[in-house]
Amino acid sequence: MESNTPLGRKVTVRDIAAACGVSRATVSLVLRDSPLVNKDTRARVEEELRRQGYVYNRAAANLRRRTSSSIALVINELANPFFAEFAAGVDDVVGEAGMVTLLGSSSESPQREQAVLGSLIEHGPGGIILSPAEGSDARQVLAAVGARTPLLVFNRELSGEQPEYAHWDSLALDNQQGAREATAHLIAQGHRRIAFFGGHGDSSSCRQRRAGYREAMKAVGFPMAPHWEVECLPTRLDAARCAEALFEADPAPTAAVCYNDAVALGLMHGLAERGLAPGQDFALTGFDDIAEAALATPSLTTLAAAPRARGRQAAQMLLQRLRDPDAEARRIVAPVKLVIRASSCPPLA
Amino acid sequence: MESNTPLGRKVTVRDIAAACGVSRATVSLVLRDSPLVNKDTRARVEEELRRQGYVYNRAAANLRRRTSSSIALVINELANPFFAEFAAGVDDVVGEAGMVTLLGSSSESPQREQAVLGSLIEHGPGGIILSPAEGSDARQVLAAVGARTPLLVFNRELSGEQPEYAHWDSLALDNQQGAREATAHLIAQGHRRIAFFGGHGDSSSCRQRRAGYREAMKAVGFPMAPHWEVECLPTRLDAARCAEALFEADPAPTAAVCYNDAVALGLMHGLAERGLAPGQDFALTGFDDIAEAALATPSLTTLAAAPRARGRQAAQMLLQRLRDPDAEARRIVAPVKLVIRASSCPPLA
DNA sequence: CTGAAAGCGCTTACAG
DNA sequence: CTGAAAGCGCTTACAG
Repeated sequence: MESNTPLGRKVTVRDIAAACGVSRATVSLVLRDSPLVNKDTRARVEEELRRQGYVYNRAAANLRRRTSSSIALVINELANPFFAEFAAGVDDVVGEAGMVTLLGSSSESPQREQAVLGSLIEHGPGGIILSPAEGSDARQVLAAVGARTPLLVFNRELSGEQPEYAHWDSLALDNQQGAREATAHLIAQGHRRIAFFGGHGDSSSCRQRRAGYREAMKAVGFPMAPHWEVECLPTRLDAARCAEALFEADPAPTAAVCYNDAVALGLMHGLAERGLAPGQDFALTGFDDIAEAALATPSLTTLAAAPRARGRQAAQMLLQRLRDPDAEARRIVAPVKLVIRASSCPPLA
Repeated sequence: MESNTPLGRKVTVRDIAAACGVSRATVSLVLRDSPLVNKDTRARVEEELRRQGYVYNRAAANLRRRTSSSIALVINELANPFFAEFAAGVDDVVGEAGMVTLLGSSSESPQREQAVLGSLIEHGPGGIILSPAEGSDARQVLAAVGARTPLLVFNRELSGEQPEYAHWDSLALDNQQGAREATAHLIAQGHRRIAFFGGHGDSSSCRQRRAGYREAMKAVGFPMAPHWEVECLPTRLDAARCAEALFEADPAPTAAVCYNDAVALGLMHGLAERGLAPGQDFALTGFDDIAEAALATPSLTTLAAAPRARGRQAAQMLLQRLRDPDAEARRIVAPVKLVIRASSCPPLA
């Protein structure tokens, strides 16, 4: 690893070729593990590569070969553990494929998302995985990334999506099925007055989860009261603040399907402040199965979205697309799994 | 944005130059906002760039200019919210500087870290931010990245670090000061028998926090019992399991400084299982100020490391280094801030 | 203010 | 099996 080369200049194939008395082409063939090159020549070149501390310049190779060795990953909110896990899963698979992840974060702003996509696309990623900011628009995204680079949309739909974007793959969670199962579970535990708590009607995931909730309630013919659908920001703090809205009118619900775990944990907090013991006096379910769902008191029945596995899956889908650009678009809706932890929703007394 | 170009070929400066009847050099000058070019010519070229949907090829430009427009970020555990926040902070600043983040995750494995560094370095990042895997070795890292690319070490020390790595910048948290303040706070609340709970002696952050704890105890002359220093994995689950170790011998502590918030939350769980009400029967402090510290019951007094701010700071330090490669290395130890939430450590009755 | 030429570090046919 | 030549898409002196 020691280098005789002055720090000012990078070692290139030319240096190696000169030192070995071969052509640059030969060095290139060695680098690319070509079987064409003589065993002894290869050994000599490899020794010299090591000796001079040669570092392959993949950008130059990509330019010449017109290939890419990167995948762009644009996340709406990287600080959110769900998306952080997702990103980790993507990066696992991208790394295994010998490629590198170009990271971008939009902070839930479609404007930032535009800027980030514009910047990343100039680096020539082979494909893009986009977890859209809320309100992100399909036309804007197309304008930013062009039609040449395969794109996979994760988790949310883009607004205004038209048939001309049908070539984009997508991977989403089956929000509706999940919320349906959670609601059915609470019903099976004996609840009739069940609320849907948290989230925002603007978001497609919230709309889908609500639809699943309503579907399950309708399936058994239970009525729903308007004040049982409470909107709040998808944060603990706001959920805690909004808890009382559930009890403002009669009849009050005895259970709630929550938009996600953060909201459910916040609701627990809000219930406790009203003197209600979550789990005992009021049953609830979450969505996501974040780490603390299992460790909260009471532990939380929730829907596992397996974000790391989804990240791996998204990356695999995109790599598949790079191999076969003309295959029909795949729109996968991954099922979520109900994780029953009795303490947050025991049988109704 | 509509493109007349067949999908098979990318639009290049050559296409734009031909369409406008100017040379490629002129197009290049327009792209780089040079004041040299005539106003009308510029307008014509810009219109044509838009018309053909030109996308700048930054890799080609970087090759020619021998510059870089990326920063590599290698994280030991991206799924950990602390590091996810850190990564988000890094990416904010990198993006603001018009650069792009190359992401890598080592999953706490020095071997994976080596592989990831080796892969990222081939993409020619301008600099590297490394949050080392536990046990990562300075010589190995140097072998993987070479001496040419500036590196900033975050959060942990590399093992076997020698004077020859003194050119690496570093940003760490003042673990010792933080633990000292937490311990002093518990002492001020009236505790004398204070434990240090959780973490692993292999990790430098754990050793530093323990040192701060001991220092504070010694400063007031309080004795420490060996069974008050309990090791466990830095996870809730293991912390809950290890809680009883605190009570195996007499005298039992009345409070604990915990290695981090996850461990503190786990300890709360373990205390509750033993019939002790955390906060009332046993005081404790955390470290990190993760989101649920404020919302746990009882809410947790802890030390705020502000990971997002640290990410921004790390990126700024590295960008500064790129501007001034020969400046002396900076080794910054960022203070952490005690966030007092009385409910986890009220005055001792 | 604009153009012709050379070159960043690599790879790919094509000869030999 | 190896080498000479051309070229990926851009930028930079250097002329004019």
